Amino acid sequence: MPRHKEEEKREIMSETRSLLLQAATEEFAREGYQGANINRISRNAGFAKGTVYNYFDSKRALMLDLIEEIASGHMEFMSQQVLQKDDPARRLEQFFAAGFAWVTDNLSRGLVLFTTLNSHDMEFKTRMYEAYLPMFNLVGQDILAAGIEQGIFRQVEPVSTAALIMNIYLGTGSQVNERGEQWFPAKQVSDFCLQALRA
Amino acid sequence: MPRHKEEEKREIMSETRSLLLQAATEEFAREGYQGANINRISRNAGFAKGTVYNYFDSKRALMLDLIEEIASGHMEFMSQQVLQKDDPARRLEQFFAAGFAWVTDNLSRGLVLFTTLNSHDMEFKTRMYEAYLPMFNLVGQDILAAGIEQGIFRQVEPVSTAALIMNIYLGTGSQVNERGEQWFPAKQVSDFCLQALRA
Amino acid sequence: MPRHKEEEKREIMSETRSLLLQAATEEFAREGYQGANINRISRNAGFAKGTVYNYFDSKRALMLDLIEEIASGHMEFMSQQVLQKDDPARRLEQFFAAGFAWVTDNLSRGLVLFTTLNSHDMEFKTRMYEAYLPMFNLVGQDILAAGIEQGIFRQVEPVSTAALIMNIYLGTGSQVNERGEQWFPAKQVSDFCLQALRA
Amino acid sequence: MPRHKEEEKREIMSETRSLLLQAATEEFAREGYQGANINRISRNAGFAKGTVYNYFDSKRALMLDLIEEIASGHMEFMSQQVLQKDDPARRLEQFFAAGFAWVTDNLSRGLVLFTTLNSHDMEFKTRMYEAYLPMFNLVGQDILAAGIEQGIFRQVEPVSTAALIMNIYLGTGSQVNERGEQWFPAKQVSDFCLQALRA
DNA sequence: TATGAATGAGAGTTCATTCAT
DNA sequence: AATGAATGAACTCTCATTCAT
Repeated sequence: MPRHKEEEKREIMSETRSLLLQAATEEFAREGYQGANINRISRNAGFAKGTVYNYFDSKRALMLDLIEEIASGHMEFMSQQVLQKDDPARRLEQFFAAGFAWVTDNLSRGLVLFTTLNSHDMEFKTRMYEAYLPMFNLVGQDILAAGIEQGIFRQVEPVSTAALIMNIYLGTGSQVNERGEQWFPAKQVSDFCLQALRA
Repeated sequence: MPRHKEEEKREIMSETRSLLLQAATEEFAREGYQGANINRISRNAGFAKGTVYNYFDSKRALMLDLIEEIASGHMEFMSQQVLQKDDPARRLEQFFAAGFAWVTDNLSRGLVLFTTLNSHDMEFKTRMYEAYLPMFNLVGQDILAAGIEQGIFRQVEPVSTAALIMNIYLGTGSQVNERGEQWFPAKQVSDFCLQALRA
Repeated sequence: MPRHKEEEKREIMSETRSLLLQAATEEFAREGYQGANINRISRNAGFAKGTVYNYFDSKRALMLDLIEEIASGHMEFMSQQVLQKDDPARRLEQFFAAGFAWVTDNLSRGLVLFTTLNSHDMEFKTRMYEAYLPMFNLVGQDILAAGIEQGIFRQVEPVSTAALIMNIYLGTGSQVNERGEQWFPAKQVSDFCLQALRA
Repeated sequence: MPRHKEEEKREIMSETRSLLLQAATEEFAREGYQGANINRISRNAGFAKGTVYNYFDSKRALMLDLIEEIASGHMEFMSQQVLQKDDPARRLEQFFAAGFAWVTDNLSRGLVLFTTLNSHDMEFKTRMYEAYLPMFNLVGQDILAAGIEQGIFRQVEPVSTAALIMNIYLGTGSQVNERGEQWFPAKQVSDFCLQALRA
């Protein structure tokens, strides 16, 4: 039962830890992992230099925890938004709309996500991909397979097509300026995909 | 005749520079810009520590030169491949086929390209985008506009659609393992786009 | 009461800084600014390599702080010594006597002073000259003008003569061996100047 | 007989060597010994990087040769100028007039002289002092002793007073801006000394 | 004699991490 | 739990010097 362990984690998730993760998000987003300065994170969170090390074993451990936190928040939001709709086509539109909105509303988290997926650090990439596995199911099952079954989408291979759509989301959603404005409208991208999938 | 000797020297000069750029490509691909070690580049190219600085003013200048070299080589190859075909649909297929093949054959160059486009360094990003501007024309004019005119593609807006297709190429093409094997078959991606564009 | 603890900390901070400045004085005196080795300063002060950078932004900033520290100490000592006397002639004697004694007692500081005034670094020179401006007033007003008014000295132009006397002090005072022994006796120099000034 | 050796030197003193010394003078004047760049000297002299090493064993040897060249030229000029006059007082005036003029006309040489005398490098200082020994005789014998004997000057100790006057020359003569304009007029300084020496 | 590519020791500086308080 | 002084490995960059041509 992982339940027990998770509760322990929640308890440890003190406000200090939360402030540190917040500051870390902004630092990693602005400077990248290698360029990030641990002492600056601590000070920007309102604490002294050494405080990060009371909560995280190392810079690397802090990054790994941050990856989990970002991915789980993103995942939860996306499932909740997508499953509000019943029609698979609407779900796909909602997938892009919610996905783009999340980036705009979570700009620093988004930057950490996108650059981690393009980083050279296999441990970070792997951790991020693992955390996003449920989203493959969301797209593959709850959108694509459902749409194919209902005859709305043509007979595409759900798994690899889900990967392609995820990839298109991550690629287009990352094109965002420092004020959170997207370069691609969500509608343009979802329409493109809907055209490609229409029966 | 000093002409002979001078040319020989120029060639040796060029060869050293070329070896350094080659080593730099691999280093930047493996470690990223920040993680790259200038002395290691020099040694991996077969020279002593300081030799890079006989050819490049700084780590940053080396990276900027490398960006130009990668982009121009990639651009040239892509134009040449795409324009071999006459039919716009075949050109789009060729665009992805050649693009994916280039990544496989230029693995380190590809990694530098993809991570630069996702980096936090505006100077690098800008330089890379500028170098890739001709590719927007290639996709927008020689593929999309041509296809629309011939009634093969539906009436999409060529500029933003070109950007979207470029984005899809860069997103999918970057999914490649360390042996150069693509996660997405080029055909799957070009078919997806052709479906989305069909009249 | 955190007051107590904070003051202790401040003191420790000050002591480290003071030790670093002390070591820097000796290093700059022995090697000159360019030849000085920042890591050696740190180690000679009893700390590890990087510790200087906890207290000074750069080698240059350290030098600038040192210039201020040396000049202000020297200035304070000279004013206090010279103004102990009332007679302008005695003040001039005291000026050289105290000035030479300060060099002997502050050998490294003196070397930094003299070589900075002869360096090629305009920022250092300017900073040093600015810090020594009050000494021009001391010589020009409290010694020369006072002596002319009292009829002890002939009618020389006080400003340029003050500059000349300052210059003679800096030139002769810098002739000192590594044990602090002056090549010129202070008395010889002050007598020379008194002869030149006598009415 | 050193005559033989000197002739050899003259022969070796090719135009290339002379051009290198000229460029070295300007480089050492502008940057100081430590800041000087050997390759820049070579290029500014119109040669390639390594050429200095065909004429001088090392940077240090180049500096030592330059010291000799500067001092001998300066010495020769000063003797010739001073001994044009017969009256000791006129000789002292001429000493400062010619000395200041030499600095103005040999700005870079002057800067090298002054900074070498204030450097931390005992080998350089010693070499410079040795080269200037004849000037002590010039001042001590041909000016001071002559003047004392003729009753023009009071009975000062010639050796240490010569040192003092030399020191005053070096101190005041070094106060010169980058266009060669002196901060002290030669007449002011020689008048000050003449007042101090008058019987 | 002149060249200039190559060398590699050494310097200033950064910063993740430790630990005594 | 929080602090921040201290550490020292690691990195970029400089440049005196060598040497094959």
